[in-house]
Amino acid sequence: MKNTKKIFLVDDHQMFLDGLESLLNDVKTITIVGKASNGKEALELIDKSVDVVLMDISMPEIDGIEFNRLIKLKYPDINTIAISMHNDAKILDKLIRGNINGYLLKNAEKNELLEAINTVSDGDNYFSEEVKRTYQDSLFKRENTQDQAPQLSKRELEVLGEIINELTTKEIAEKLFISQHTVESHRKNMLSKLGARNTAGLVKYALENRLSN
Amino acid sequence: MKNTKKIFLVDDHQMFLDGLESLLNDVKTITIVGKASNGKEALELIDKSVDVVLMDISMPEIDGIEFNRLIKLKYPDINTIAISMHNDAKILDKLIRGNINGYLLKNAEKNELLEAINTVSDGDNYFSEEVKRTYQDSLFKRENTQDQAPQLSKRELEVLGEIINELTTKEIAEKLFISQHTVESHRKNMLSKLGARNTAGLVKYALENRLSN
DNA sequence: TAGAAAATCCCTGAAAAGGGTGATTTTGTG
DNA sequence: CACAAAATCACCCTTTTCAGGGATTTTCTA
Repeated sequence: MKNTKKIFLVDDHQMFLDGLESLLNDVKTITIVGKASNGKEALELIDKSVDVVLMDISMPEIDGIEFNRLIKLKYPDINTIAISMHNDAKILDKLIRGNINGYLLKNAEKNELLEAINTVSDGDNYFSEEVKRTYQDSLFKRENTQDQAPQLSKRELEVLGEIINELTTKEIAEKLFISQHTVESHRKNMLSKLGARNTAGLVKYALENRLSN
Repeated sequence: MKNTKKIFLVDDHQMFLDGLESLLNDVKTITIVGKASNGKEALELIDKSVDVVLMDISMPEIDGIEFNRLIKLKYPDINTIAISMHNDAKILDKLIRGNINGYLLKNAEKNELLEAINTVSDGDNYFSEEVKRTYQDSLFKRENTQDQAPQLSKRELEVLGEIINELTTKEIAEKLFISQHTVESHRKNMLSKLGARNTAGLVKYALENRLSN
């Protein structure tokens, strides 16, 4: 562990960026060596001298998940901490696969932030108790219900897209030049694949997984 | 205008709260007189000595819109500035109806934040150029297409909530202890209010407007 | 307190969606 | 090529949704 830690901040909200900087500037053992408001810019500015990258998850263009992957590819020794608004197991899962070193919630206190920075720059990973709990819950769920990413076929996605557009089965059939029976088949297959009970479930799935457009 | 402005911060994200505090503490003409992580707490802590309240929009229990209304009711002379992630005309509209004095985006810079604080404590309102533009665009839209914010009643929202939960009309009727006819009425009224063609449209509206839970 | 808005209930009939089952043809990949 | 997955179509039958009326009671609010 070095005496003064070199931190790089990445967040698309300037105000949060400035706030974090001001907060961390009060800490003697920490130096802010740079800031960026998006992943692309950060990738250009970060070099191997950086100790810890603090990043937001939801960013335009390159999101936190992708950004973490890229930065780890370029500089495997840099420690990365994600700061997220939501305690979301899916996101965390993807980040862990990308070898993230820490995950903090935005409602964490200053002390926790500092502890996280210290921990990861010592070469350990830092995840708050709250985050660990949600993650383990999600692992437990996965083991018991072998749901695992339901895959919709290309055609099914097309049909789903038209359902989202509020078209009826008949209209979808006409639009895709297939019979109503076929559309109904696709619809029924999707219902069973997704474990949905009706159209509402299909639409929810589509919107939650950004398959809308 | 007083020499040192008394600022109160409200945000459910501790980290943002701490960051803002640190940021504003560097400014000589500003004193942070208090912080709260939700509207309820803030309402208890704020007194008439406060000059400016800086608040987040998305907060649990009492959201920023409601909080602003309440604080203005209690202390009409306190100046309020909302800090929001999104440049959303609908939210802004509601805030303006609640006599908010300023609206900033989270990607605003420190200087803009300070300017906003100065402006509102001088008794003027502050809205960034970006925000003003979106708001005017939305006014323009409203004049041409008389869509006007479709308002769903309390009961309609309840029914919609159950539709999102994939319940059928019959099940909703049983759950809410009303007749199927009534549920159908609510459903039909929502379809026409929202200009939706079917369930898919209702679900889309609900999810897009975060009425889900 | 009068009027509006919301919530409640009812009816009919048509269209759409959903459940079950089965079969053929296309397409893609090892 | 062989096998699997995807896409296609079909039939039956039930339930749900949607469209169109109309009506009464409750609640809110100017």
